[in-house]
Amino acid sequence: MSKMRLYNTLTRKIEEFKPQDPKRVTIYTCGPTVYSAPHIGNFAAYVYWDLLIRTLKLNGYTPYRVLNLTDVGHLTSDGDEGEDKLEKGARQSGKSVWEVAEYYAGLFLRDYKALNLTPPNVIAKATDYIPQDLKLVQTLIDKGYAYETQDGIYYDTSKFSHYADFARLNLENLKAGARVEFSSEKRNPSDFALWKFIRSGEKHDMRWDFLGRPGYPGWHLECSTIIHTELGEPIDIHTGGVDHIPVHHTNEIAQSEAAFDKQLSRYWLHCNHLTSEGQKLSKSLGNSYTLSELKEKGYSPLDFKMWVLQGHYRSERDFSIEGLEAARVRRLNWRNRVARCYQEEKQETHAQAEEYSVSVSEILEGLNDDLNSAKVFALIDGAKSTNIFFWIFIENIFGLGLFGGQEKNNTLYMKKFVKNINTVMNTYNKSINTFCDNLIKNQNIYLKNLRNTDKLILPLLNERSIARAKKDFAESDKLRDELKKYNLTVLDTPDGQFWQYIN
RNA sequence: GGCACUGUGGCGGAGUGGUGACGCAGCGGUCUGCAAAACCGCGUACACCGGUUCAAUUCCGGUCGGUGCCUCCA
Repeated sequence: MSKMRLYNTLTRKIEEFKPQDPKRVTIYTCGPTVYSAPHIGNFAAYVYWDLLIRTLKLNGYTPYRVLNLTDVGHLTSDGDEGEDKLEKGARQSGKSVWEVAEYYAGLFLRDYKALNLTPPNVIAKATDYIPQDLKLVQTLIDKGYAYETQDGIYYDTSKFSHYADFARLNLENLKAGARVEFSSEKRNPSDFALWKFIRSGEKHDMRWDFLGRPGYPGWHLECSTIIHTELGEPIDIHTGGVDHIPVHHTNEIAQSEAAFDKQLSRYWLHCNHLTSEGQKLSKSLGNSYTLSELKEKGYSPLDFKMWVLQGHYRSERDFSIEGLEAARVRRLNWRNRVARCYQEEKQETHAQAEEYSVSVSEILEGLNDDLNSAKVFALIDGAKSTNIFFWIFIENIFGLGLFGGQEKNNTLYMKKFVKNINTVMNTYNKSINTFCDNLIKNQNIYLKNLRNTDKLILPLLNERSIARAKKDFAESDKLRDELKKYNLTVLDTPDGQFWQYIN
């Protein structure tokens, strides 16, 4: 059996993945800051990490994964200046900061579900870990890694000798090349805030007392705290976007390793960013779509997922509607192959494939090669003989909604999610491990929609074959047109009629 | 300016020291009441210039272009 290989940012090499425990693999994913509607760039990352989780499962591991939601302390600048994003969002929308966080967390989870992404085992909100944050800050103060300034508690990066290692930073050049003046109270330009004090008169609704003053946590703190609380160091895999390497993850390592004297994570995976129509995805440029916006243009979230998985997580991808259209058609073709496969097996017009022209081990090998879904997609396209179990297997690995129906269920989730974030998160966490395990056992779930479609149009197809036997083609065509309302059409082949999706 | 990454056909996108992955789009054919599907066939792709090599798209050096981070973001 082939072994999983992953590119580890720590060593800048593709390494064989060897978890600490032979079964259980601990994973932490840096989640979104819930202050605005998440866009396709954010979700590309979660699609990639979902592929990681599913590949781990395929290799027989039991992933235990924590995803955080940043609902406090993420400033509009990583340089410890600017406003707290959440507070800014609240001010602009006229809602309370808690409402803003809840609303956007709901949007995030709704879209997360729409993409058929495996639920994390724990979704951790930053504000639920404040006591642990304070304990960590105190530990760093006690160990001499932190100092107080007028506006907060800062981490002294010069005290942590490996500070520059992870990102291979050249601190001198960083200093020389910096375009922004750094705070005069900081001892080193790379020092960062662990805790920010709220000045009297400053508006910051989220506040907790520390050292007798109101304040709030610095952005980097939550990840160290949550990992320590929920997983314990070292974790097996830490994931995030490439933008986090030089600042956020570097700081996380500095905090955790200084406080707990253990390596934070053994493997670090970073995905590259998307550009959109040749330019950086950004709200200000207006080229960043949300999944809802794509839906308005006629694209399912799963078409977007197809697009994402056609490429590799470490390469730069340029998103365009034209490219999305190609992915949509490819996914439609796969859905129709599944539908055809199902109908042929049911009608026994096609002997069930004894063996796939593509073996499961080839697919596993492709995924184990640093999550090369693009390579696996080519194998799937090239698989000439398939049966329905092959497709259940494929659906299990990628969650592309090839068996239909999934999106309908999602609207239910949507309503629930937006209602109340806390209830929602509880419901969500309960559904762990029910998502994509034991597929063969649960094949009815997969085949249900195909069966329903079949049942729905069977009378019409029967009528049509009578009409065709009488060479009444006007009637035959009329019946075919009637199927349009179900998004279906019918093919006439030497083996008889087969229905398929129009889009 | 500093650092890092990257450059494959109309559009995407894998991969490799030596026979043009794959998808979308396009063209031709078989089949066919129509349509579609299916199958068969069709493209002289690896930014440029050097070097190494019997052989480079693949390795090395340089040039040019693109992108990212350093400044909100996965």
